[in-house]
Amino acid sequence: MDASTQTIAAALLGWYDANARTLPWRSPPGSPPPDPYRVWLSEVMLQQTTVAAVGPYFARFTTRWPTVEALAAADEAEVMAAWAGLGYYARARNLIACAKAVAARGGVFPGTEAELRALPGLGAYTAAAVAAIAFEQRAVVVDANVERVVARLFAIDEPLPGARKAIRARADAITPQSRAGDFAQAMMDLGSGVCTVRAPRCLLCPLSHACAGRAAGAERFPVKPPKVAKPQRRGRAFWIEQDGAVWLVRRGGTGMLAGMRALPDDGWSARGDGAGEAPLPDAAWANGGAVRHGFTHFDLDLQLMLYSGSDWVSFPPDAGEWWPLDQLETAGLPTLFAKAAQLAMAQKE
DNA sequence: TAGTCGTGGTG
DNA sequence: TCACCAAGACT
Repeated sequence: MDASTQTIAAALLGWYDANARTLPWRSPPGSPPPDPYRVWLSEVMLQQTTVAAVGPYFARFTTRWPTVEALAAADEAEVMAAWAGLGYYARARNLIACAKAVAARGGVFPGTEAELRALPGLGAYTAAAVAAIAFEQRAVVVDANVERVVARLFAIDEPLPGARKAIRARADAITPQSRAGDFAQAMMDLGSGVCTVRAPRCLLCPLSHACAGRAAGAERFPVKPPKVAKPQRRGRAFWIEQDGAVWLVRRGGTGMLAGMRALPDDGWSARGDGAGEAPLPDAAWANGGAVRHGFTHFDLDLQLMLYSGSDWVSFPPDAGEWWPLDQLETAGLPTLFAKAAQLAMAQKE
């Protein structure tokens, strides 16, 4: 490590000692690391998710399941329901699988990056983050914050994702031998509060003296590829109510909203042309309005259909459950269907 | 490698 | 209002 990279790490750690955010899953700078379970849980929740959104979920999960063994022993449907609203539900499925794998080895997380990387739901970033933060290993932690800070610090002109190799090499070069966990968290705090995507606060930055990108306008780094327009899809969802309860299904597979409770629908997630089939083709459906919802790679216009018949005691055609309307918030509906349910309930008055 | 996979905050 | 995007993983 040459003098300039040492200077960067020292300047950043000094800044972190004075400016670290206090977060429920974090230990103060320089203090013993937190419980690996809490580090792992927070890191998974924080994947592509803001600190503000994670807060209440982290509190509920750690209160309800204080250890990885408690989580491993939990009812899977309850875990999925507790994750409802946080998004990227494959994370919750992998969370359960990972908890079971760790419980099977005595409830002890492995302490090396390579072993962590082999667990379900831990990719390159999360394995490095847990190794560094919970086990004080030297690991090169690269998330979107680090990518942005490093791309600016070294004025990397190559567009993403091609620039990732160079960014990683640079991140490796400035990662210190000790306090790698604090260094990683410092980079993320810096990216979150100072070296922000838009309107970076270079005047407050402890690395501005070493930043090659600042002169050219830090905001133009990292260079990103042109974005593609999101397609518009249409679909229908079906509200079937009886005796103060609504019929809910559980979505299967590994695709969209898999494992989550939901309203029956016409298969919009597979074919978004709005021509899918209703669960009761001959029934009298009434128009219940529309819900618009944006997903990562398409926008959905979901038509809500209200069943107005009374001869559907023989329903349902497939597995599901009657869920009491006065406990609907405990069903763990993902946001799309929570919106649809709210729309249906609003029409009952 | 490029597509899939949620949601809510922000400027 | 709306485009952008966050402590990415998986296939």
